[in-house]
Amino acid sequence: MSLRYALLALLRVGPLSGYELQKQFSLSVGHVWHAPDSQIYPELRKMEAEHLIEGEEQPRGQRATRRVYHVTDAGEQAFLTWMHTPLEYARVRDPAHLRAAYLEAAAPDAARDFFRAHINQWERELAQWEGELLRIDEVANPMLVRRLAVTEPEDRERTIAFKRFTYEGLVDRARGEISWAKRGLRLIDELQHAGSGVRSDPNSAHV
Amino acid sequence: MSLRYALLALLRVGPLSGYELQKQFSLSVGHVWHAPDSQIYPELRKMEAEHLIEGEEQPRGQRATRRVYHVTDAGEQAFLTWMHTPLEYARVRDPAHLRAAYLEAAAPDAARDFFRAHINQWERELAQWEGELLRIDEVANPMLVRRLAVTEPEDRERTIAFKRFTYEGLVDRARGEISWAKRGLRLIDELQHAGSGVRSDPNSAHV
DNA sequence: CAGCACATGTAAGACGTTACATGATTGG
DNA sequence: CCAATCATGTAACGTCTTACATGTGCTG
Repeated sequence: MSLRYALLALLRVGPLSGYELQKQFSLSVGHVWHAPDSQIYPELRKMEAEHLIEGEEQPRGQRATRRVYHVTDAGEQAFLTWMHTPLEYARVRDPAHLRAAYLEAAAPDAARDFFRAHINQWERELAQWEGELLRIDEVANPMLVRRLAVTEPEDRERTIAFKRFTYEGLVDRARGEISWAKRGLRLIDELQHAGSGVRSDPNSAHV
Repeated sequence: MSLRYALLALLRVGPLSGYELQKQFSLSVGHVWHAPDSQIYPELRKMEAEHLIEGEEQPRGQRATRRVYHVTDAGEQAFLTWMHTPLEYARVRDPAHLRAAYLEAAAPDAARDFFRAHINQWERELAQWEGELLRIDEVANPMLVRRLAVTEPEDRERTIAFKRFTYEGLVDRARGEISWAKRGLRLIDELQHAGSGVRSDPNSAHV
C-alpha cells in the first residue's frame, strides 16, 4: 500500500511520465521504499483507474508516445488522508538477527563472514544515505529542488528539515547495525579464545 | 525462505508437533521472524514433502491425532548449508521513514501523533526484547533450556552468547528508533516556534 | 456441559521478485 | 548506423495477510 503514497509524494511536485518517475524514484523515495519499474508502471495504471492520478498521452518523436501523470484532487486528498492516518507497522522479519541467534551452529569463520557481509551491506546503505544528506544540505537533489519551487516560502524550512531528519535517522540506524556487527566480530574472537583453553580468564572482558 | 530455517532452528532441539512449534515459535524465533499458524502448518507440509523433516502421526485421546515432526539428516544439512551461505538482504521498505520524509504535508499535531505512535510501537518491541534478554540470563526460556540440554557442554557458552548478542542488537535498534522519534517531537516544536514569529531567533537551537 | 486449549488447516487476495519482451528516439 | 537511453510493460512464481473453517480433549 505504501508504494502508491511514495508515488503520490513524487507526483505532487508536478506532472511526470512513468519513466521519469521511475528514475527519480530510485534517486529519492527509493532510498526508503524500494520498487522496481515492473511494479511502478502497473501501480500507476491502478492509481489512474482509481482516479488518484490522471495520465495524458504525449507525442514523442514521430511514432512514439509517453504517458505523463498528474495528481488529481482525489489523489491529493488520499495522500493527505494517509498522512493523518496511523501507520501500519510490518511484523518483524529480520533474516540477519534470525541467523545471529543461531550462529553457534556455524563455524567461527562462517560467522565472521556473516558479520563482515552485514557490515558491508550497511556501509553501502550508509554511504547512500549520507550522500543524500549532503545533497539535501546543498539543495542538490532534483526532486527536492522541484519540491521547494512549488512550496510556499514559509514552508521551505519545514520541508528541508523533515527530509534531513529522515535521513539522519537512517544514518543512525546504519551506524547501529555496523557497530553491532563489529561487536559480533569481537564476540567470536572472545569465544574462540575462551574455547581454546583460556576458558575462564577474567581478563577476556565480555561486552 | 527464512521461515523454514526458523522452523528448522526450533525443530533441531527435538521433535515437536505443529501446534507446539507454533506456540514456541511466537515465544522465541517469532521475536525476529514473525509467522502466523496459517503459514506454519503448510510450510511444515512442504518441508516434509522435501524430506527436510519427517512427521509422525500420534494418537491423542480416542479419536484425535497430532503430527510430531523431527529433522532429517537432509534437513540438518540444509540448515547448516544455509548458515554458511551469504544472507539475502531485503530491499529497504520502511513506511515510517517514508512518511517522515514528507511530514511537512501533515499538520503539526498529526506529525506529533505519528512520532508518538512510533515511540509506542518500538517501546512495545523493546519490552519484548528486554524481557527475552532477562529470560536468557535466567535461562528461563523453554526453548533455550531444551537447546542447552542437547548441546555439548563446551558449546553452551557460545549458544547463550549468540542469543544474548542478538537480542542486544534488537534492543539497541529499538532504542535508536525511540530516540529518533523523540528528536522528531522536539523538531516539530522548534519548527512551530520558528514559524510563529520567532523566525530567525538564534537561540532556537536546532539539533 | 461449557469453555478453553489443543490441533490443523484452506482460500482468496495483496504485494514483491525475477525474468522476459519490445520497440522508438537521439546523439555521436 | 550503433549504442545508450527513453518508454512501457507482461508472466510466473513465491511470500504474507486475513478471514474462515472445523473438530477433539480436558477441566472445573
